[in-house]
Amino acid sequence: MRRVTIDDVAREAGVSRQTVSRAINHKRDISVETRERVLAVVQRLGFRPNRVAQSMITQRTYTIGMEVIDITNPVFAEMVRGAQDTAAAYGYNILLTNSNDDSDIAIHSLSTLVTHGIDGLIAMFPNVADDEILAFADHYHPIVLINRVVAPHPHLTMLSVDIYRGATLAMEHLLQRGHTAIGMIANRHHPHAKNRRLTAYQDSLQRYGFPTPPQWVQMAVPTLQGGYAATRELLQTDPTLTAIFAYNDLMAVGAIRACRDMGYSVPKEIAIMGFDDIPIAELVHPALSTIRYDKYGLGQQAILHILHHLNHPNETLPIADLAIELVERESTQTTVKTC
Amino acid sequence: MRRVTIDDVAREAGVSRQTVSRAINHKRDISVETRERVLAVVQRLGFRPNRVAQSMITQRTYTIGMEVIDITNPVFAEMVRGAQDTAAAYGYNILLTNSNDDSDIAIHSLSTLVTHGIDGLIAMFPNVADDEILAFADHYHPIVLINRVVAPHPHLTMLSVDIYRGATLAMEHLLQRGHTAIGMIANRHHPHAKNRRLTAYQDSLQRYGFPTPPQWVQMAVPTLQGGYAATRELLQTDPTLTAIFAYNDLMAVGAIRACRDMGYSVPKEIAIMGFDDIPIAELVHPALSTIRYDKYGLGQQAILHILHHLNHPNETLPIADLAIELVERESTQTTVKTC
DNA sequence: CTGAAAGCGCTTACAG
DNA sequence: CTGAAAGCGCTTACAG
Repeated sequence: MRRVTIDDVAREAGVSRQTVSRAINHKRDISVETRERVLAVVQRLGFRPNRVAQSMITQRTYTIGMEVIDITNPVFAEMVRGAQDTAAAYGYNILLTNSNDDSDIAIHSLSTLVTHGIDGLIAMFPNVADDEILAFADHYHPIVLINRVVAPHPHLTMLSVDIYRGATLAMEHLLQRGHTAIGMIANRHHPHAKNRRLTAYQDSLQRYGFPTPPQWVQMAVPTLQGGYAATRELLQTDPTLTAIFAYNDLMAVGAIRACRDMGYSVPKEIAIMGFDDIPIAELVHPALSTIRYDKYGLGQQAILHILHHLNHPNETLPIADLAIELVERESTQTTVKTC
Repeated sequence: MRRVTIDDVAREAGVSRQTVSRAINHKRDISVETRERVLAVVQRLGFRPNRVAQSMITQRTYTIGMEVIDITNPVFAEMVRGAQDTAAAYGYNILLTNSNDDSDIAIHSLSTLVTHGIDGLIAMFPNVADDEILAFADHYHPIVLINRVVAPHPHLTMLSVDIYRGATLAMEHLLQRGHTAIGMIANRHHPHAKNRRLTAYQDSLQRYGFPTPPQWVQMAVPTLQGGYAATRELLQTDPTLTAIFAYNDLMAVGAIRACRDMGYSVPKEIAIMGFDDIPIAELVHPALSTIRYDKYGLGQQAILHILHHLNHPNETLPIADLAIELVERESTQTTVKTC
């Protein structure tokens, strides 16, 4: 039951430990015969080098830490999937952490990830202060930040979709269809100042010269239930709203259901606009209009940036353009299709 | 930029390396004064012991590997969330892997997880042969299998919901409501013999004396799209079906949409039954009837079993009863509520 | 092409 | 209560 070590192989093959090392690591300076003989023994004994021991020397753990707000949100599940698939292709593993949008948890999990020995970190940190992120970057690298923007730092790559632009596209879509009384369901976990979707919402209404009474904005937790509850609140407070822009698709799907339960027909009486384009968006009824960007690709790119930094610490890999676009479906069509 | 090591602290505090070790690990055999002095230096230098080096000695990595079919499926996201939350509470991290229901990938990722040095493994292995699982268990432990049953093994804990019973509950529900022409959307990744839901489907129909023509079973990938496509197929082949039992909720939600798109009213003309009770199930329209069990709790328990085995290798922690129950919602109500 | 030595950063016995 | 020695399982120079 004891694990077989490199010394076991060496003894069995009648060579030294470092010759075995050469054979298994495909290094030069070893004769073909010796390599084959050693590898045969490796095979026979079922030897697999201990990564932990290797890490001690190489300072590489082949592990990348990934902090996510909540893996239960399909958006983050997609990103993690993209990251994990890509990492696996390069022999890397993902150490996963959920921060629940809590700054303290994020900071804490980050420190456990790092002492754990990870080769790089992918994080969202929506709620962590800029200072803390930058201070952390001072003594750790490489870090990839997803959809979070702070001041440039050599240890930091920011992979950010233009959220403000996306939210503006959403609002423009609604405004151009004649909506003026547009409610917003915002994420209560995000401070007002940092909330790019909320800012875009307000800016857009303002640009069109419409008022933005505070009761048109409802804060809620970014889940199906949160969206459901917020919508009821919104429509009870002001039944004249003709559209609702939700922080994310999860909330928007909850909103659709809330409208139905309150007797509103979507989109005939009220339009619903989401954000994220999660898989369920096109299959609910009415299918959800939303803002799309490549979640899987974001996770994928995050890994590629980490790996690139690991191999070329001084080069900077250019950041691929991260597209964001409007997806127009049924939930914002003023003309109802069928009953 | 160099990491501070235990020797730096020792030098700075004017003590030996092992005294520092005693201080940070809260060991006995150290005077209060020395401990405090050392800890002050630890604080000042920002020393954090290198886990990798610790692992070399203690043979503990404080990492648990978790193989999941697809993190993108809300069922597995829930389980992972339960596992991660619980692991974090005990200072453990989760190394995540997606097997995509592919036996080769599962086996491969498993071996990378293990060489990586994990303290335990949580896996689904739906498609991995019993022999392989048992052979693996011979030289690795502890392992927790989720919803996968093989022969008992001292290194193996099986945390299994009674899938067959759940599927039977689903079928009974449909049969008692008078349905006789019930289609099934099965998971194409699972071999027929292992498919507990499919077996329950066939057994149930048979028990009631109804035929089970092969064209009533449609194999598909276990996703929203898979369910959508399979439903179209099913209803095109036999438009007389009055109910469909789907492998999981994702497929069932796809089925609801497919029915709508084909002009069938759910549940008036056709009833849809899911499995899993994912969050979206109660918010789609019509709300999905399904089979519920505690996904989060399964992940949670998996971790607790691993930790218990680690601390008491010879004891066996009793397995908590894993309830499974029918959740009756709108999608199987023969009387339609509103239009 | 091959091996003896040193060391990665810690902890675990063992002296004193 | 404290420290010198050995070692976890590997890899990296360095000789030869």
